[in-house]
Amino acid sequence: MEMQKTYNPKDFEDRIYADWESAGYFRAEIDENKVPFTIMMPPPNITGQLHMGHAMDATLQDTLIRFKRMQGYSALWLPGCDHASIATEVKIVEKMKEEGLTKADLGREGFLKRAWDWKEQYGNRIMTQQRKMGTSCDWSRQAFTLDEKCSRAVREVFVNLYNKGLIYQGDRIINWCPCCKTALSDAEVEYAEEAGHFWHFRYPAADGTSSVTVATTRPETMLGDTAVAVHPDDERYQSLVGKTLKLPLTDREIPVVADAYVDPAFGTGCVKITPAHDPNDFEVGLRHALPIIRVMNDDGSMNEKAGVYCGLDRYEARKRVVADMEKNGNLVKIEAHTHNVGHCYRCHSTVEPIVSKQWFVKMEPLAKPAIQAVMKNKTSFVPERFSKIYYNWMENVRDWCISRQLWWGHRIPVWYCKDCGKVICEKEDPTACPACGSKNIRQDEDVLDTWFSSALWPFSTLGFPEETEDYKYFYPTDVLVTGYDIIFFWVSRMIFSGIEHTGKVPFRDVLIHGIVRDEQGRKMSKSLGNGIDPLVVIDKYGADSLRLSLLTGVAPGNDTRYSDTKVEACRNFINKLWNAARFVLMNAEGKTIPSIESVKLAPADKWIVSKLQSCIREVTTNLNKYEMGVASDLVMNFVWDDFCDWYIELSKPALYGEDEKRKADALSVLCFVLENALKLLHPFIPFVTEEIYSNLPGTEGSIMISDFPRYNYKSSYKKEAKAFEGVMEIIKAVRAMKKDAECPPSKKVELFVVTENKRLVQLNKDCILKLAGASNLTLVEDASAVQGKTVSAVTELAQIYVPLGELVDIEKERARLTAEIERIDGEIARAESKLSNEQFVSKAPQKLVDAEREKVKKYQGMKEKCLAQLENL
RNA sequence: GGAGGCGUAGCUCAGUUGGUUAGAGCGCUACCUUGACAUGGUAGAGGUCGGAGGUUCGAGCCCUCUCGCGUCCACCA
Repeated sequence: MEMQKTYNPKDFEDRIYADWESAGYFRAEIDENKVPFTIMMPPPNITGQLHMGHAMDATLQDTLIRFKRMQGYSALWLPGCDHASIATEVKIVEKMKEEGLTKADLGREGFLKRAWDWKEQYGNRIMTQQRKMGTSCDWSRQAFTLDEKCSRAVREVFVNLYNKGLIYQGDRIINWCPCCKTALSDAEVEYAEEAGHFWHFRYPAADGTSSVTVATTRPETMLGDTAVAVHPDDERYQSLVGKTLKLPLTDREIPVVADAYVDPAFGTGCVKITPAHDPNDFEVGLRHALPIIRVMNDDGSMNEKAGVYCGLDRYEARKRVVADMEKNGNLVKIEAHTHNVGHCYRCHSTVEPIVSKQWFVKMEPLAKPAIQAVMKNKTSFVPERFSKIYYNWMENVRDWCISRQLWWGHRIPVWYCKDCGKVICEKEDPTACPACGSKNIRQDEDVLDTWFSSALWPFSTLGFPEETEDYKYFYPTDVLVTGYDIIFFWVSRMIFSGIEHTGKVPFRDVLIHGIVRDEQGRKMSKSLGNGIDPLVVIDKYGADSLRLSLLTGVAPGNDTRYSDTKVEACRNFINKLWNAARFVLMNAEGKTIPSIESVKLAPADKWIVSKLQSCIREVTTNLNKYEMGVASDLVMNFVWDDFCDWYIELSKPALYGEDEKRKADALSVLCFVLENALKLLHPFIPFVTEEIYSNLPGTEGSIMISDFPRYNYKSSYKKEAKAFEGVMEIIKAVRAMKKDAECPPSKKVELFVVTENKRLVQLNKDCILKLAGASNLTLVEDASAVQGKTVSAVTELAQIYVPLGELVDIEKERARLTAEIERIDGEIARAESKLSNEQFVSKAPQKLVDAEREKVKKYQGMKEKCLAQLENL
């Protein structure tokens, strides 16, 4: 087939993906002769659409999995979706609202039917979008957190934790979203600084003899106050402790208690205590056996305990309370006050801390081994610094509120017997109460936090608790790739869940990446409208360019900025690769290409093979270290600089020459190097490498299941490569001289060369002529053999004289040589000062000392030659 | 309040256990349509690595202090 002059990804990306998929290359097979390598894809929400975060996540994982697959591992990348309990429910409710419907209208069953319909409609959208990225995941094992398999695992885990006493139900302060009308975990609350007020209220003593002043940011909660606290050592209030206060706006009297929680230096040193609506107050309340009076409904309105404020929205009640306090003279003052306010991470409403009966996971026993696992490197964070963030969270984690007052999710597997009150938690649905035999049992109405099932993802997807073949072979997984923003939500919980339920850490490494920001460094967000749609970028530049742009120059864990310019640069690179391939194929067409083993390698051949070998070695090392940015950089530089700019040009004298054997040999090397370069690049840019590979002579099958290149020491040709670089120096020197003398590049010049390695220069004469733009090269013994005015240069290998007649400017020549000598003197001085330092000579590694000595020798030789040339002028 | 990150060329960023002359892309200058590629080639310019000390034969990298800018966690009512 004919390759177009310009790389056009639209011609083949979709076609190639479909070919891969239908060929079954994504499927991981259980093969005892292979070593498994497993990555679990972080399941995107079913409501989600592909964004740059996914694109980066997918690119990193796909690069790794393709690399490992080519290396011969049985590579499983398991994809799936998360039911995203609250996020999905919020969206469905919004949609229903447009139709004038509420959850109550539909009822639980009706609502769930809608939710499943929604899942059918949108659940695959993001999976389709992922395919555009080239993701080579095993779609045959695709999972969904609410499917039978995952639900089974959830049930198993819940019951086991319950039986161990690690899941309990209790009245605790939780974060309540009045909009979603559900409890949230601590992790699901986002704090943001807001300008608010500090209202100072006077609470008179019941006997009328005195009063205290308290301050609050939420005046409406005073209706639920059951005490005022002062510090036990606060001398100002010693006499008040034990006294009773009259709570304004109510008919209640509340005590003054002493509690060390109070900071005497802050505010008035008196704190109103509202156990039902504040986490700290709740604790104080427990210590002093205070009543808990909840004054707010689930929707954020005030309840009957709020007296005349009953039925008012929380903010309306706030205004009225303040107004009434002012009216009765108990409003002391109002201060401006900025403070952190918690918001629901899904609907962004202000959350209310509220006492509520919820289900919790007891964290302490689970957190301890999870911390140990990371400390003992059973699981390692990459970069390592993220383990500190993990420790910090794990060490301070509070019990995990797992019940949600939602319908879309795993229903809590607990039944209550209405007759005897027994709480039933079993792996199979009960039909009757095991205690009293009553059939009058009902299931808990709530569902589980969506992250409860996500926490089981690495093993629930493989069949746990069944000892399936997949589970035995692929678990534990090798690396988890995700952004730092969900370490708490997800990574931590997978680690302790894996340890608790499977006895093993769920993954060996956690590769943490940063986020993709916009061109100005801002976070991409819906509200800013600065998000870039990966699909639009793919449409414009192709998936390969986008992928490459998300990896190159990005250090693990660091944020990166998206920019069209960067994608364009990557596209240009691929275009370069494309045209290099076109060049090779054009020349190879219709020819028999000898195998690389049968070729007698020319110096330039050995040089490029040597470069290829070190590239293979370094790319492999860096990929194994998850240094994708470094690895892609290495291979790009190899292809562009070494292969295209040098080797292809070096091959031209042979290709266009008369010697058929040389021609065939050069073609063999070109094909060999190109094929290896394509393989090295394939994990990064799978589509275009596949497209080119399929056109390459001597290849069959897909590049994605070919062998990744292995470093071959015998082909490293280090010495030969080094020697050849001397030839390259000559070429560069001539180019620079011509440019300097304003000699037109198209004008062929004559070269006279003095060298001690005549053989090397002679052997590469054709290359020098071609690349330096010269017509003739004559080896001479010294400058006296050269007629007429010349420009000249000195390299380590040679002195070069170029007779340029009229173009030669003696003064310019003199200046250039003088500058060169100055530079060389600098180098010699630097090296000699090091060598004259006894400490350096005795303490530095011998290799470095020797290198310095070599350097002095080399530059002294060059300096002499420069001086001689200067003399000749 | 605690933790962590960043500061390197005009811009965006790499720089892996300390070791030659600190790199890349974009941009910039000059020249070039040379039989793969102008989404290109050749030759260049451009950095006292935020600042100050210290350790070391040797510091962009390690230690201390300091300045500036993001981030996460906790939170005083």
